[in-house]
Amino acid sequence: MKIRVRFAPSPTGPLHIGGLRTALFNYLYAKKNKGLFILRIEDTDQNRYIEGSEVYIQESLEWCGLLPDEGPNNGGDFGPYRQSERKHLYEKYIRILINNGSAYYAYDSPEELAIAREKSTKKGETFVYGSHNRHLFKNSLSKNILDQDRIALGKYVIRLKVEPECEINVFDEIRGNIKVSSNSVDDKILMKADGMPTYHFANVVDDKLMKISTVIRGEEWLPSLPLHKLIYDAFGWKTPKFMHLPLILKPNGKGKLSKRDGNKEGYPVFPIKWDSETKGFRESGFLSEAVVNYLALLGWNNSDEREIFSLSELINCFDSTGIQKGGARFDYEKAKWINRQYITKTSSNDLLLLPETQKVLRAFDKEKQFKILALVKERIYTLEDLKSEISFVIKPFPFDEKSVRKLKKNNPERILNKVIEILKNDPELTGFKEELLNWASQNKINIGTLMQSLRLSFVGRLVGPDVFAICTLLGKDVSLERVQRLLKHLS
RNA sequence: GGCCCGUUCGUCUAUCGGUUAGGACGCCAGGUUUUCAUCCUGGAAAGAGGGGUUCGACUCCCCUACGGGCUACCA
Repeated sequence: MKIRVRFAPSPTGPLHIGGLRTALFNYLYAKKNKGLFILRIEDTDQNRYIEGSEVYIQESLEWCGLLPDEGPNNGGDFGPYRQSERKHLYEKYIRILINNGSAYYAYDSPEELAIAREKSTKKGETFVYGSHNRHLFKNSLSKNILDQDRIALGKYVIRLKVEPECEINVFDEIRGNIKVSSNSVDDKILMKADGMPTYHFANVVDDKLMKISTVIRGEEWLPSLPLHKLIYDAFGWKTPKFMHLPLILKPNGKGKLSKRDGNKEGYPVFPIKWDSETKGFRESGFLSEAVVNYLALLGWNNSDEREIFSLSELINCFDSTGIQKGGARFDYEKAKWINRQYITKTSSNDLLLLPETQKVLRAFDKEKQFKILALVKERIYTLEDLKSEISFVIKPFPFDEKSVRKLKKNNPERILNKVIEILKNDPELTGFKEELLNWASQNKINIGTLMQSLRLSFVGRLVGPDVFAICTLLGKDVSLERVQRLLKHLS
């Protein structure tokens, strides 16, 4: 059987990295098995629909190189790929369940249900709308209340009729067999009063119609797997395979990683920018390959001690048996470390093509951009670090006074004057390093003092890239100016 | 509360009954680079607890604890 998997997000806002990872695992599983990766937009909740979400999802997937083989943008033989455009199909299929007695009409208002639910919670019970109490509610199975008028008005929902006292056996590829009693499963709503299907119903129908072979989704769906099994059974359909991915948890504290965590703690939780409040990994200076790499390793491994995998390497060695069972805490430090590996191995030319790099370097001409980047690219974790790392090129830091005081004891004036002399006579800076070091050794000048004097002049502090490389980069005039500036500051 | 899932260094993980429990991030120390970073070497750091099964359990089973998810006419 052809492997077909789907990523099925809801357009209710920006996709966060948990969702992106679900997409990634779907993609890897599909490509590993020479199958197809399908994008389906689950927009059945009109109230939660947020404009722009679908475009955001597409862009995020594109950025990461996870291109769908079928989807709303590129079509396919099983469309439409937006659930809102598949209404007629759900209407057709719900008929089948009504007719074979697996589903029934219910007329309870949301308010009535809320009251019933509240009553149960007060008693310390979980409210279940099911075989034991459905006769107490307004539905087509409680013979005493049958309201044809409401059907005519369209004010009804359709519920699944769950038989009591059944053992439901489901199988998760990661966790194995799971047994649940049907008594703990509700008569879930399949069709809402607005004529739209609920997730559970649309999901089953679409996965069947789209010939999905394997459902790979987040662990939050595991509790509804028995319900889904019941729906497949009601149709007499064979279920696809299921894999429930462990969740991504907060770095510290309780619960799963949430959209809010990022803003609060200062790390991104979205692939790309959504609005001014929520920037993405991309805008934070991450390379998409690094994000993909990190996400793949969060909850999956291949008994391999490598840490760096390209997307094609991941496809190659992906094996679903390596998916972890427990949730994984998000670790921003590790994500940054992986990003650094990618920045280091990506050529300066390629890095310069990125808007995030250009944002920092656009003030310089092409040649200088290349030189600056080459000088600092192995010193940064994200492209965002570039800004602070190269700021001294434009303007040196204010002198670090502690370092200045320390240096002052070692008579730096003589060195600085010599540097000025050499710089003035060597406009091309061809022999600057050699001449200066020769002079130093002949005159028994401490090289530490020499280097510190230069660094302090050029950068303003005692940290930074190689001093002679900086000097070449700055050029004779600027270098001279900065040395004179320190000399003046010392006097 | 109920139902389901899970639990190896601080974090991500290897181990699929017999290992000095391995690697990576982070942390600490030393070395290279006369700075910092990189890089190299070394170090501290883990089987939640209790019962079984077994010649032998991190590994299999049970209980407890803890963690997570679900419990909507949301997905």
